Amino acid sequence: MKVTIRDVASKAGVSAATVSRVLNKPELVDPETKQRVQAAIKALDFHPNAMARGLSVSRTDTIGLVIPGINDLFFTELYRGIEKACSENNMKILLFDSQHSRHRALEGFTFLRRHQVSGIIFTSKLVDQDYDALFDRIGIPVALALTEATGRTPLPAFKVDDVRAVFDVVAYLVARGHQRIGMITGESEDDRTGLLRLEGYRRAMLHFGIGYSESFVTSGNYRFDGGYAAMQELLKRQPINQLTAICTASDEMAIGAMRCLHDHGLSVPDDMSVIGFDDLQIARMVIPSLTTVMQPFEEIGEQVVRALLQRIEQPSELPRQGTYYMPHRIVERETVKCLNSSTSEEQLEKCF
Amino acid sequence: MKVTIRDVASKAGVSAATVSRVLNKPELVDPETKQRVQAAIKALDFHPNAMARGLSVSRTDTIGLVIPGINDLFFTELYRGIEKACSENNMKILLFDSQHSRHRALEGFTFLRRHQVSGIIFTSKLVDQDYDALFDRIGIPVALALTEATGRTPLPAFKVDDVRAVFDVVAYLVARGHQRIGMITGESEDDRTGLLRLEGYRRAMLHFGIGYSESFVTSGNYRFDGGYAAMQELLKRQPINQLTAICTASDEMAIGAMRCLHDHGLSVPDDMSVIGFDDLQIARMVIPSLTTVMQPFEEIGEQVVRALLQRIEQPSELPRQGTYYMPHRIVERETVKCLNSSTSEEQLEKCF
DNA sequence: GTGAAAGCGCTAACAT
DNA sequence: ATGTTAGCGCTTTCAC
Repeated sequence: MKVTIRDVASKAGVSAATVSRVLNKPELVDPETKQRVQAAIKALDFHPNAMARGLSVSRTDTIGLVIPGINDLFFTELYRGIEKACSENNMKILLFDSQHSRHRALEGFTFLRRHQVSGIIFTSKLVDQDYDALFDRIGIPVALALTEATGRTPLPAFKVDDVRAVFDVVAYLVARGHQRIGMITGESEDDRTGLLRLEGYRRAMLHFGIGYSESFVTSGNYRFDGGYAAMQELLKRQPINQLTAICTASDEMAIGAMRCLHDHGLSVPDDMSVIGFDDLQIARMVIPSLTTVMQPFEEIGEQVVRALLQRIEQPSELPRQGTYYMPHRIVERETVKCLNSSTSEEQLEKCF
Repeated sequence: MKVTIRDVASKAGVSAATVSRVLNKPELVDPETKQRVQAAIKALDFHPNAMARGLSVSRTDTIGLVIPGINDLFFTELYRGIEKACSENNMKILLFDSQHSRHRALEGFTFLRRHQVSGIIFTSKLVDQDYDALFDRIGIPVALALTEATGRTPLPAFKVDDVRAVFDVVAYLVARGHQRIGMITGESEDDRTGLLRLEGYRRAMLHFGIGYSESFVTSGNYRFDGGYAAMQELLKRQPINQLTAICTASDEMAIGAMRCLHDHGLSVPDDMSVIGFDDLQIARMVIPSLTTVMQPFEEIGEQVVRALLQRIEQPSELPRQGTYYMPHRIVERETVKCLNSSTSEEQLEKCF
């Protein structure tokens, strides 16, 4: 039924070894026989069995990718970078969706391990000491995107500096005359990201002498509905009357918050400024378009692949370890109102 | 280095076959030895090599998925259904992103074939006679999602009835008093979908005695920018002054069109009604939220997997062939204005 | 430049 | 219930 390398070999009147050579090292086979073999391959419509090859060479040229959920909009942005770097190094990608479950993520490791991936990229969930035992034994290089390792096992990680990013956001708002600034942060089981972003907010509020109050803070699950509900909650509280701006831990939540404000008859940015986090495609689609913090997803994807490849090729050295902070940037669009009558550069400057 | 089934076997004092049995047919091995083997597996942190297994059983329990682009928002919706049906039947998914290139799509087939997938799901590009030769030889079941086969080779396909869907959209608008209705349709190399949706529009315009004019129609690439540009073009044309509604071939284009209208100081839906196609997550996120045609992506994903599994399990029979139309539905939100002073049910009815 | 043979890690008869 | 043996399809020394 299935046509194998042997079928090709006999059709071309050569040995299987020769067919294998024209497939993998064509330069060291006589041009004439090469022709014959290639003709046979085409005639028989032969397609080499990747598993057999993988078994034989015990290498797959595949990297495994564990993601929290394929529905997360940021994931596709990240994927682009990963895909790019992989195809440049002709690596294949094996995807595993953990569906936001720690348990499933572990299953993912098992799955990828069985499939002999050369390396694993882990995305977006906190990698803490629970994973140490795993990584100690796994024997496969692991790198992290959009998260970092807090366990004993150090791992190369690529992400933005969340604390700094939100600090910058608050500074940006302060520079535009905002003082009463609220925060919608993230939340989930192991969500270091949300904590870091909150910390950036806290530090900035303190730094600028505004003061930090929990009553200005709510959290959501990073999604639209979470943002909506968080905004709802904020609107219920007393101090909200005084808020002029909200910073959020994700674009989706920012957009959910905008919808909530809209439903309450409040206008963005006239009644309330809103600022997102991620700079996804949707940030520029909504009206008003969303001012937000850009994460360089594509570059993060590329870097994490490179780090992984480096480890795969030189397992002995540990050239890249620990967290690398990739540059973020505030993308100015339409959801932040400047409250200063005089938008003097001077004023903007003094915040930093 | 790598720990194999043999290592486990010797550690547990049994043969490799027994280890294999506890892995695959645990019921027919003595409980006591099973214990020993499992202990050895755990102690050695053994992970069976999926490739070796696949080679041996010549089956992978994997289906290949060829998609046009992972960035396309509709894809993640479809994926959910595919993933669900696959995990229910414990099938794995091997993803291949063709990046909207016909050439890459062909590479995808090669790739998936090498990896011995049991079946292939092809998404969203027209499958025409160019593929016939391929499918005749490939020997792997293929099923289609969101597209259909127009070549000689009949293939099970699951999609909405695009003609009917847009016809319904126009009927919906007509029932609400619209007559001067424009259309932004899709376009790309092999875009049957766009053509079908246009045809639905054309038929409806004729059916309702409004008349079809090319000057009311533009096209875009289904994306935000395409929708924006198409709307821009429509606004440039004379008749646009008389348009009261625009139907589009995708939510993203609808949202792009909305942005364009906004930039021209036009209000949706007061100055212009807009209706999308897809019902992606973003449809409910924008303000005003988008009235649109829902495609049952998740169900389509599930059905296509089921069809594929059926073919895989019973290759001889051809129980499911040809195109299955899945039900669409207009989701009413905020972008369509009713122009009738009296919204009589009677009036709505007579359109159908 | 090409072929023969061994083996990658696992499973599946067939024995026992 | 368990072990023995023979592959699955390919690559890779090692001869020639």
